[in-house]
Amino acid sequence: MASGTPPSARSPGEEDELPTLGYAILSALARDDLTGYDITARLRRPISYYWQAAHSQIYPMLASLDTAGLVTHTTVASSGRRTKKRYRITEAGLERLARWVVTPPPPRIPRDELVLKTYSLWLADPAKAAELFRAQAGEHRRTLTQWESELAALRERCGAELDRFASPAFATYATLVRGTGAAREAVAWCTWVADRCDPHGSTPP
Amino acid sequence: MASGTPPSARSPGEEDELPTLGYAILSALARDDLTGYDITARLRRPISYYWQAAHSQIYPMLASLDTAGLVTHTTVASSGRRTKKRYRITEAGLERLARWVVTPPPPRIPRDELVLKTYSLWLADPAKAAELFRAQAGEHRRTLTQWESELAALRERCGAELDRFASPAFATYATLVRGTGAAREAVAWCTWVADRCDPHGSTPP
DNA sequence: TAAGTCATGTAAAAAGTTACATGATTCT
DNA sequence: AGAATCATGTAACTTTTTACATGACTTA
Repeated sequence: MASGTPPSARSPGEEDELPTLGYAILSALARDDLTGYDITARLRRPISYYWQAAHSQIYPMLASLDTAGLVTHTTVASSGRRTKKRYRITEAGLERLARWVVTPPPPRIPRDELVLKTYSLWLADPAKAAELFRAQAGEHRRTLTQWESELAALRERCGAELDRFASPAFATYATLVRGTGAAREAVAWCTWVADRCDPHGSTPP
Repeated sequence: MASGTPPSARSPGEEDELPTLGYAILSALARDDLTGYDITARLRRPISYYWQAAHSQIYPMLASLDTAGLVTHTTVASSGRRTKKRYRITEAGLERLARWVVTPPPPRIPRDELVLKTYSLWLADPAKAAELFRAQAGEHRRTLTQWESELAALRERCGAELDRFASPAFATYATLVRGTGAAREAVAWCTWVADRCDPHGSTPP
């Protein structure tokens, strides 16, 4: 069915640069055929634990990936329910994704509102500040425990698979390790700051 | 001089919510009187090491902070050079900032393109992947050393001041500690991934 | 029967980045 | 003389978020 690439008005070697969101979607489709709804779900509990998007961003992007020939879709008319589109990544999409994966990302300063607040901590009431940082430590602790349990589940499900570089399981594993490391660090720092807010405020041993 | 609040068409207790950028600017002005240019410089080597902005964003925001009465400016006609505007935070601005500081930030998933790439690492050539992650480790290592030396400089300059919660020096110190912690974690993780890409590729002991 | 999930889109607003525009001064 | 720094703005574009819009099916 698939015919050769239609004559496109693009000079050889030049490619429309895809926004990161496009690659996020391809990343999901490289593992499974999915509907826009499915992808939305995966990008909500963020894919790789470090990227997120709303459905209003995903549907248009899927359409343009389709136009670019990086994905295709089949219309599935499941009995009753509204017809849905199941997307599948193409060879071109897979190649494009594989090339992007090993390209150094442009250096971007991560934005962290809590750290920005910390910069003006000297203006704050110490007790309220301590409260804030203990609460934030709690938040990070909760994500930490969640990701740790996901790590454990992954180890149980996949076992030796996790040692194979070419396995998606290893890739997921690596992102989870990143997530837990970052979360642990965040907890430690928040606690450290909180302790310095009111040295004799709470939880004396 | 200061007269009562001019009759504003705002119901009591309700305030126009300021974008985070507004607080970033106020954070800088809480420490010093600055021109737009100065603020731009501080937000380039990002303020608190976790927030950045371009001048095209800053000048309009300064104007609206001015309109909102959170900052004022004096026009300085320095001989020769173009007249510049030196901004100063107002009492209202300081209060607003202080209130914001202890307000829990909305939970936002940080975006990290490298982690997103990692999610599709299984598609990549192991050697290229190892190269990427070693390079990234290097980047993080460089920021780490830089921030560590800034930490050392700060300790020397401020000494005991760093123990005073109400001192701006402590606030800066805390953000730097966060930065170094995050950078160390990033280096460790990048190295860990790289080692798993080509187990026998480089730097065997 | 009401709430929740599946399912797909568009519209509008906000935030952020890149490019355009100008011009004096200072340093090499 | 040319490059870098000081200095301030606007315009255009991209990306992200929030809201609008609709509707069938499922479960409590």
